[in-house]
Parts: sequence; C-alpha cells; structure tokens
Amino acid sequence: MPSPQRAAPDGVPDLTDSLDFFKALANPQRLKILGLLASRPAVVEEITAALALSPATVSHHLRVLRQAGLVSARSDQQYRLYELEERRLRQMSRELLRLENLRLGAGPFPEGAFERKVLDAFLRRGRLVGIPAQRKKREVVLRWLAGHFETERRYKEAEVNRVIGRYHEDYCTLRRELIMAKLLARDGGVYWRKS
Amino acid sequence: MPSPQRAAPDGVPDLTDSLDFFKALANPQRLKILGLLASRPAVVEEITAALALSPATVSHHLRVLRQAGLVSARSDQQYRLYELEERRLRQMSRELLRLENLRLGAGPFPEGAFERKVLDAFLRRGRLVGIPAQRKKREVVLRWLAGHFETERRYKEAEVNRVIGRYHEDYCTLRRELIMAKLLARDGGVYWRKS
DNA sequence: CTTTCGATTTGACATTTTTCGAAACATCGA
DNA sequence: TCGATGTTTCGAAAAATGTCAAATCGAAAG
Repeated sequence: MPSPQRAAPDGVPDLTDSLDFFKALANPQRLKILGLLASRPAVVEEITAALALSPATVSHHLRVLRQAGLVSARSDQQYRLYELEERRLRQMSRELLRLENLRLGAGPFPEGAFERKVLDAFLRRGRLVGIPAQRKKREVVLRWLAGHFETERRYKEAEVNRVIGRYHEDYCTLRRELIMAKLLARDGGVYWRKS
Repeated sequence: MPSPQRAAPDGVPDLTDSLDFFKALANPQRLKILGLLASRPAVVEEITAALALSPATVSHHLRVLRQAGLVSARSDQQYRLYELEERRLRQMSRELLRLENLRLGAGPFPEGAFERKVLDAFLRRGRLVGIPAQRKKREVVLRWLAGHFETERRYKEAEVNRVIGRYHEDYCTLRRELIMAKLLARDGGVYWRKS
C-alpha cells in the first residue's frame, strides 16, 4: 500500500504520494529493475546479476519501489520474490492524465501573490510611493486604485481627483491612466467605475 | 522538444527520455509549478511569488521541465511566458501503460545471467568443482549437465556414468539428481534425456 | 545611450541520493 | 545444533541535486 498514513483529506490527491511515485521512477537502475520484473517476478540475486550492482544496493532500490507501491514482495523459502504491481502503474497513468488533480494538489493559483508583491513594493503607509513603469505592475496598481471607487456611482472630476489624491499627489496622471486602462469611464465631466 | 538527439533506434523507446521525464516530476517544487501552469500560463515572476523561491531557482526548475518536454516557453516583451505541454503528459501516460516498452527499454531479461554466475562459481576448466546445496543453484548445474546428453538417444547406465564422469567424479549422485529433477528418465537399465 | 527590469547563467554551498562493505537477520540443509 | 545462503540494515564515501547571491544577458523605458 502506498503510504496510507498520509492520505490527503477528502478527494484532494496527496502530492506526497505522487512524489514518491515519480521519485521511485527517477533512477535508471530502478527503471531497469521494473523492466526486468515486467517479464516475470524475480529474486534479489537475479536482479543483482542482471544489473551488476551489489545485493545491498538492489535491496535498497527494491525498498524504494515497494514504498512507491510499484512492486510487492513474497517470501519463498530463504528467497524473496519481487513482483511488479501493474495495478499501480495503471492507476498512476490515469492520475497523470487528470490535470485537475495536479491543479488541486498544488492548490489554486494564488491569484493575488504577484499583485500583493507589487503593492508591497509601491505602498508605504497606505499611500503610493511611485507609479510603476512596467505595464504589468502598473496595471496592478491601477486595479487597486480603481477598487477605491464605488461601483454604480457617478463622480465629478473634482471628486475623482480627491479620491486619487488620498493615495498619490499626481492625480492627474493617474486619472488619465485609469481611463486608458478602461477602469474608469468618462462622459463629459462625469466619471464612473467600469468592469 | 524531448531530446531528439538521443532517440533510440527503431521503435525501442529511449530509457533516457523516460528518465528525464520522471526526474523532472520527482521534485515537489516542480510538481507545484506544473500545478500552477495547469490553471493558466504564467511568467517566471508569478511563479516565484507563488512558491517563495528565488527567481534563479524557479528558472532552473523551468529549464528542467522544458528539457523534459513538460512545458514550453514563449517570449513576450521582456517577459517569458511558460505554458504546460499537455500533449506530453498524455503521451507519457500512455507510455506508462505499455509495460512492453519498459521491458524493451531495459532490454530482455538476461535469462542466463544468474545461470552464468552459478556456473562460473562451480566450473573450473570445464569440470564441476562441487555440487551446489541450494536447490536453485543445483538446478542450474543439473540443467547444464543434462545439456550434454543428446535428445532422442537412449543411453545405457555405463554411458550415462561416463558422460557425467567427464565433469565430476561423483557420477552416482549426479545421475540420481538428474532423475529426481526429471531431466533424465529411466526405464530398466536404459536412460534418455527429457524435456 | 543609459538605466531599469525580468530572466538566465555561474559559482558556491548544503542537502539528498546512490553505492558498497560489513554486520546482522532469517531460513534452509546437514 | 551448526554452517551456509539469501536478504536486509547500518555506516560512510561519492555523486547528484536544490538553492541562492552575484554576474550577465536582452528587451523596454526614459
């Protein structure tokens, strides 16, 4: 069984489980071992002879494979017969296909991480200390700024200037940028928040 | 592109290719990166912010993923947009299912490796220097010995003893063992090779 | 043209992984 | 019981990998 003690809660596939699986496959000797076992079950010494490795090393590799659920072992006399677990291969093959699982496994994309970083850099005590030159970052700041306008409300130009002025002295540039970014719309002297 | 320069000859899947693939997946950070990219393409800095790693490290991981064919990169302005290569995932998912590939990748089971090792240990200048006590090894030696009898030919007991005697003085024990192992059959005083 | 910014490469360091010999187990044969 | 045999565990050395800071590269902004 592939490490049931750290099963993930409730449908969220455990990243650790997949990780063990891929780690087990991420080694040439272990791939060869699986290739051998794909033909038929075998005892340690046979694998040792086939790969020119020490018994200790082969035993180690088999342990890794066993913990990944890729092989199973039966004791026969003084021997240990290792066998490929094809079910596990099929299961992980399916797992690989469903990208949804990967997505959940890593958690949802932290949509705000980049934004937060930018705002951290450009905000001091709630005020903008600069206007990013980079388009991507500027957009972040502008979206943040637009968030301080109420939706469904119409502003006179002086009101717009005052709102922006709370965060930066250059309300003139910023107001223009907000318009260009289509975050604010204007009709005559009246402004309102868009989107 | 997944390293086309070391494509394996003629249908035999390259073990190295699979190895790169699994190595790329055998790391928690890289799994997370794939999880993020499963949602949507992203630039390096976004991933950096999401994983709390240095840009250098993220860049390194992305290189590994790219060489495994798992992601592709497009240059957009000064940014680099990384995208998940779902085709590659599907392809390897299929690959994983076909154990035949694994089998070929590692080469056929060297059926004689263990046998050769045993015979190496018990043969000196073409003669048996002992009779293995272990069942498995003894069977190897007996099969080898039986190979020196012609099929479809009937031997008198004296002939059997002479043949065995070429390889070991204790033809008596060995003859009995060959019978017990059902490699030789006897009817009255006449022997013949079986199987 | 110079500066800035995002991305990559390089060099160094710490951690992990692979490997083997020696010792410990466990089972079988005598 | 004892000795032999196959396997596993332990300890240590060697190799590979992950990480970051600093240097470098390339494109965009001023």
